[in-house]
Amino acid sequence: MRTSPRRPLILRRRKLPLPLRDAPTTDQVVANYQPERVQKEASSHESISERTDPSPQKFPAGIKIVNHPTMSNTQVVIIPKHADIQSIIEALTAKGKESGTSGPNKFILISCSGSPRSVCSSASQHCSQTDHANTDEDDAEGSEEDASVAPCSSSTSWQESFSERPPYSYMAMIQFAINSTEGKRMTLKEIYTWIEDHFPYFKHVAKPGWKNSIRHNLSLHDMFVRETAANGKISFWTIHPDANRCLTLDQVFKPLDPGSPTPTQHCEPHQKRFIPELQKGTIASSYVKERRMKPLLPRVSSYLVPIQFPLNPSLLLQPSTKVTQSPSQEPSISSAELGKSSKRVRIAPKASVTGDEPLPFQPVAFVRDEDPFISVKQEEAFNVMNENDPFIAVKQEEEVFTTMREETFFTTVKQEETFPNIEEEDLFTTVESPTRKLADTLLEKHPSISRRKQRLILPCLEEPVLVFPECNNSDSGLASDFSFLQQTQPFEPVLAVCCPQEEGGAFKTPIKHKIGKLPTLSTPSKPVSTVSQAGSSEFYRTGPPTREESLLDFSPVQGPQESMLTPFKDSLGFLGFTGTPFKDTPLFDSPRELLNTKSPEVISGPLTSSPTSAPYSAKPCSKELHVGSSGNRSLTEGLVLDTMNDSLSKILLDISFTGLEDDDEFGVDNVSWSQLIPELR
DNA sequence: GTAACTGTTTATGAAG
DNA sequence: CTTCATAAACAGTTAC
Repeated sequence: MRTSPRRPLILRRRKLPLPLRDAPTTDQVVANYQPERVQKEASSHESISERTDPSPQKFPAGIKIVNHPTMSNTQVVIIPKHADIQSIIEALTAKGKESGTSGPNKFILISCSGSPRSVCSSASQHCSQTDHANTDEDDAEGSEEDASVAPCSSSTSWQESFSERPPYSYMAMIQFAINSTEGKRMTLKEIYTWIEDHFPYFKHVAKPGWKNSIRHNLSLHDMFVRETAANGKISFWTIHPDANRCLTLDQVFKPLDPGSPTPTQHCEPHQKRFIPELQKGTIASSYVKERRMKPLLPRVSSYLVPIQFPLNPSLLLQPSTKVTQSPSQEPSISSAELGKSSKRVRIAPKASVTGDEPLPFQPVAFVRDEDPFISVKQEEAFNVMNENDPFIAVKQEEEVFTTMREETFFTTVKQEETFPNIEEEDLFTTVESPTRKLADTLLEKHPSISRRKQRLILPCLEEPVLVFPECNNSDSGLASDFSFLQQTQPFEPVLAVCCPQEEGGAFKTPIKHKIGKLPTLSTPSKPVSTVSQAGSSEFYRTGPPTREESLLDFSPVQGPQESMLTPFKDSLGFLGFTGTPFKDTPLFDSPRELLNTKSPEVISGPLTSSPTSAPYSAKPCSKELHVGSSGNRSLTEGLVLDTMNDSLSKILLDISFTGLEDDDEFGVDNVSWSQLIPELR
């Protein structure tokens, strides 16, 4: 019987329990608080000390409460770093209960300290392979290793440990590996080597199956894209630029505060795998390492909540500024065109598996950036589009139609139900399609054709063209993050074969093709939908804009212009913190994507931004992260207190401070609530 | 021809 | 229910 591994710490979501109201520490800490009143009005920005609300709750000095810019009944509470969180939560809970459904009953708690940790600097720091210097004072403090020696100085602690399994998921480690290279690509073997070098556990302890897991993850996750070199012999694994947060090993290490009382908090014991014989004598050192390590990786679908604070109230009176992309971020497809009209998507009926009538299908061509490498996805697309190729024709007949009938259409229906926040699993894992059986049947009919796809590699230099003139795909950026990788948008296929036909070519190992994949499958049971591939990311969102698509809002704290905002609706479940917070909210999955949504000018602008006005564009690398965002944005952990459900959840927040250049008044630090609130763990 | 490697996919169990 | 790790089957490619 196999034993399931411990989940990586960094990938964990946890729902924090509400502290007990009669916790022993409460009174002691509360005694230090200044009596303050809870604000109740929907003022845009205020300090507790300025409030006149008669609410009896007491808050410590320095606490700030602002209304969430887009979420009704939600307030953002900036808490001094060393405040008693428990008391604050109690007070907020009381306040929320007092307010009921008509007032603020959900609170996003963020920590306040003097040293904001800019994502931009972090990203720029870590996206540069050659720049391993830790500008973060914490990192510098915690890294006694020479950064010039180790590619990731902080990783040395892991190098020292042969017995501990790194607290990172395979997916994270692969990202580390790939992002550690200049070209942001690696061969499989290089990935192996990198992981072995940086995590000796895998070199000395782990079973050989870990490599299988690496391969599995590479294939499984859409963010990993296999590119084939021009000669077609070398496959490089890359991270899709829109999905790449440029995570590096450096980036996820952050030493804890020296005064952190519970070092082990940051790496749960069960996350590690000690080899019994090695465990002796290493526990103490491992604790030290735990102290120094702070896994900061948000999951791909982490609960990234954009919050924007207008620090300069006068800015609120400035004309509305819409989120726009900087020219450099403009997609290859005209965003304006994309945003003009909505692309109507025909929702095809779910066809019977046993249906004999092949559904009309026309492959879709792609638009792609110039790339020295030929995307394997492209290759497949080209192949499918080679209708005149007799070999391909057979494949189309077998796989394409099969896919279209069973899986794509099913996906269509399902997607319609859950759009826009559909995750891959929503589309795929629940599909109980007998396509494999059907495919097997087909294979019996055509025994010469393997179920596994064999595609002709056609190194088409002439790129296909996207033919969705009316496709609006005005991407908010929100939807263009990971969802686009996992979502598929059905549409009425348009034939646009631009790749010249070529005869011959080598057979190639079939590849996954979720991004821009054509309705072909190597394993028929997994649905594939027709998505227009493009070098830009618009093709990820070819569906019509839905009401939910407009929910993303970059508007600042609600104020006089609140009416202009597009608040989240509780009715849509966006504030249903009882379950997975913001699970159903089309939030940014990637901090990078979120940060890139705005140009610096936009950030300086105070007012609302419509998602539809911010067509998303593919950015090649997160090195641009700091370009597209000024220094007044920060990622931080936060807590979501839902007084309606007595739930407390941990989230990742992206905070922008309107009108600030490099710093923020609040000084919201990227502090871990796990550190801040040990009692909540 | 065969082994090793690589890539894709499915299945399963643990943990949350 | 979701996410992740693990195992495994299967197939294509490549080196010997």
